[in-house]
Order: sequence, then structure tokens, then C-alpha cells
Amino acid sequence: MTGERASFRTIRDELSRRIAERVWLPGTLIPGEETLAEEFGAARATVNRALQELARAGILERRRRAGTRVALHPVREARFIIPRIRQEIEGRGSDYQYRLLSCEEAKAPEVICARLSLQPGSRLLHVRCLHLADRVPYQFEDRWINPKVVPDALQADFSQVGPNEWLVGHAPFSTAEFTFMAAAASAEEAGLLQIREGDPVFVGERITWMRADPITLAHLVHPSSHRMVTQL
Amino acid sequence: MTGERASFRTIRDELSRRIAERVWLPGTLIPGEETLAEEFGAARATVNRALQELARAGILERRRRAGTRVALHPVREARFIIPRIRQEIEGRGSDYQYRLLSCEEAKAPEVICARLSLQPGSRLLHVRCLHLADRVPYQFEDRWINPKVVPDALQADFSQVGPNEWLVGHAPFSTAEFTFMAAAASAEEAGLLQIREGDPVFVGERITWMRADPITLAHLVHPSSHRMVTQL
DNA sequence: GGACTACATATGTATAGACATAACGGCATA
DNA sequence: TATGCCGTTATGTCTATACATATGTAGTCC
Repeated sequence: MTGERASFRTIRDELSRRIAERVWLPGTLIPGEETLAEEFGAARATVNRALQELARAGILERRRRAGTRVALHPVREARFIIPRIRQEIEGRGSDYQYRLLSCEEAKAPEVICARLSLQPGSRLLHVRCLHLADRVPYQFEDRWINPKVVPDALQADFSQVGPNEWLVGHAPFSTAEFTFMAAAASAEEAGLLQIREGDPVFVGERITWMRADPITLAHLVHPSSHRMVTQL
Repeated sequence: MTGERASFRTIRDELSRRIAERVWLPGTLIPGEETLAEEFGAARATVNRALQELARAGILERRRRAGTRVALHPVREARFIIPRIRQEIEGRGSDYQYRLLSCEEAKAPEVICARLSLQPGSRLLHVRCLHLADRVPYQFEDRWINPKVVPDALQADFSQVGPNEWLVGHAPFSTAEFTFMAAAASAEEAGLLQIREGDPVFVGERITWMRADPITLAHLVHPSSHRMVTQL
């Protein structure tokens, strides 16, 4: 005899059902926590937890004093797992291979410095490498690392371990920004990914910071067969 | 004299800081809730809330009896807001325009039926339209709607209101799947988006279900200048 | 040694009670 | 009419306590 207990999950799901089945239409002011607590025979804190989860998911809108209403414009959010490339490839049952293409300290181009809010002409560590799945090019990584923040990176050996994997273990970040876009493959990218120049590529760009200091900018290029999928 | 109170936010941020600054290295078993509660002068429930948030973000791993440890592989997740196109455009301060291109019931191609797990040859409502920002093509939407689930759609007038906006108000979904990819513009897409055939485009695909029934499949094509950005 | 069991323990969840905080709406004032 | 103050009220958060649940560990038995 279990499951009769009104847990916050039960409440959350039941409220979610009422919204999905349009018992409560968008914009409706739903009963207050106290009332719901009574209805479900639970404490207000329990109802609160259920409501907060739904609000976080974007299907409820809550305001003090004003009460809780069904979101008019369910701005729902999708969550993408940002896996490490090795795990992503091995997780699909493929063999992962890695190839370091180049690694050198160099004066970073204007664009890069600007993206990282660094002085133009800053010297950064430039790493280029290729990730393969079952020997087929999967991602070309073009990365700039700020040695001011991660001095160890200058001594690191990226011939076996990719810079991302290395950074995860040596330089945690406090904030990150991800950008995704479509682009046309440059001649270099095309050669490395075994596609034709100008073919569409799926590009991810990742910038990470430690506090206000930029750690790294990664430009990640996939052939157009790449899919980024998420369930909601 | 406020702020001295140890709220779950304070605790969350302080723990987060310790992890970011490598006071607690990945893999470390951190003190138990009871201990932390004592340290912060808070109740265990408060510490619990802070820890649960960090666990949800993927930077802590918790297991009953085993305790809480700093995630070895911070599989962090990025959250993308899935806005409605009008809001997305107006939110950037641009003017939104909408143009319906076609709207008819038709036998859906194999691929579409397969993606929606429907019998091959099912008759679906096919809507094509264009969204513009400041009169510049922003997104071409090619959508199939399942009239079995949303019969009202057959009578709906999509000449003024886009099908997405209409669906939000008439057919809430229980689950959704989002896919993003890069592709080459077809001749039709190129014409509508005012780019050249074969130019890279950023494509989003969205399928929604109500329970087990597929509601709609939307194919959303952006010119390659489109950026999808998220902060973490 | 290996399998099984009992126990200890950290987290998971629920509860009642309390106070904090924001903001709706009405009332008073300029 | 417009403005500003303020009480009421729904949500936000914290506390203390209790019990549930999973699971590592130690101890037992063969």
C-alpha cells in the first residue's frame, strides 16, 4: 500500500496534467498553495516545491501576492547536455580517436582577442586538433587558451589528451557561453573533415571564464551530418 | 544589518566557489549535510536545497549513504530558452512580420510520416510560412500538423497568426524533441530567405506530442547569420 | 573465499510553524 | 485626476523534527 502519499511529485504531475489537458487554461489563476495543500492533504511546503518546479519549467508563472497562473506563453526551455567529446562518441558506441594538429603560443588575431575581451595582440596558446569517430572526422577543434589564467597549459602535452579534457581537469570555469550556428566550411576545415569547401558545417563556439578572466575560446566544427538533439 | 543570514543561495554560491577554486577537487567527498548545516549555521533542509541545486546543475553527485562528491566529469547542461518567434524578434528590438505561403491538407511524404510514427500516406495539414525581422527574412517555417489530434487546425486561419502561435493557444504538448543542424539551402529555401542555393542554413526541427500522439513537426530554417546563444 | 544478512548512515522527503518580502488595491492627499 | 502611502495577502524561505530509502560496510555462515 504505497503511492497513496501525496508527494511533491504526485502533486507536480497532477497539476501538470490539469494544464496539459486544459482543465486550467493559459492565463488562469490557479488555487493558492494553502488551498492546494488542503486538496492534496499535504503541507504547504510540499505544494510549494511542486509549484516551484513547474514555474522553473516555465509552465507556471508565480508572483508574490498576485498568485500563480498558468503561463500564457509557455516559454519552455530545452536542456542540452554538454558532454565531453570522447564521451559523446563512445556513448554512441563508436571508437574515439584523437589527433593533435598543432600547438603553439602565438599572437591571437583581433577577433579572438575581442571575443575574449583581451588586449589586441595578446599572446595565447593556440591548439588545433581533430576528433574522430570510427576513424571518420567528427569534430575539428580550434582553440585559444589564456596562459595568464592557466599557465600550466604551456607545459601540457596535448598529443594524447585533448585540450578540453585537459582543461576540465585543470581549470574549472565559473561561467560559460555557448553559441551554435551554421557556416560554410573553409578550405582548411573541408580538408580536415573530408568534405568540400563551402559545404555547410555545424559550428559550436564555447567561451569559458573563471570569474572575470577568460580561460579559453573553442571553435568546434562538425560536418553537416551532425545533429544536436534534446528531449523536453 | 541584513545578508548575514545563511540562505540557501549563500550556501550554494559558497560551495560553488569552493569547487570552482579547487578547494574541493573533482572526486572529493564533501562534508555531509549535517556538518555543513552546522558550519553555515543553517538547518539541514536549507543545506539540502543548496546541494540539490548544485547536483541538478551537474557539478555535484549525490548518493544516499555514500554522501556527496564533486563531480568527476562535470557534465554540465546548458539551457536554451525556446521562445516563440515573434517574441524572439521583438525582444531584439526588431519589427516582426509574417507571411503565409501555403496551407493545405495533403498526403504527407514518407519521411514526415516516419518522423511522426504515422502510417505512410497519412493526410496532414501542411503549412508553409515566412517570419521576417525588419522586413528581412528571418525564418522559413515548413510545418505538418496532425488533424487527428488537432481537428480545429483545419478550420484555423493562418493568414494572420502563425501556426506556432496558434498551436500554443490550442494544443499544448506533453513532450517535445528539438534537433539542430546545419544544412545547405534548397532552391526554395534560398529564394525565400534571399540567399543563394547551397548556402549554409541553420535548421531547427521541432516535434511535439500530446501523450503518445504526434501533434506537429516543424522544420525551421534560418539563414547562416543566425546565432543560437546560451549562457551557463 | 564467496554469498548473504543486518546494521549504520547519508541523503530524500514531508510536516508544522514562523517570519520575510513583494505587490495588488484601496484610501487619502495634493 | 494623479500620486503616494499602507494594509492585506500570496508566495519565498528558513527552522526543527520525523520518518523513508538506498547503500556501503561489517559481520556471519557455508
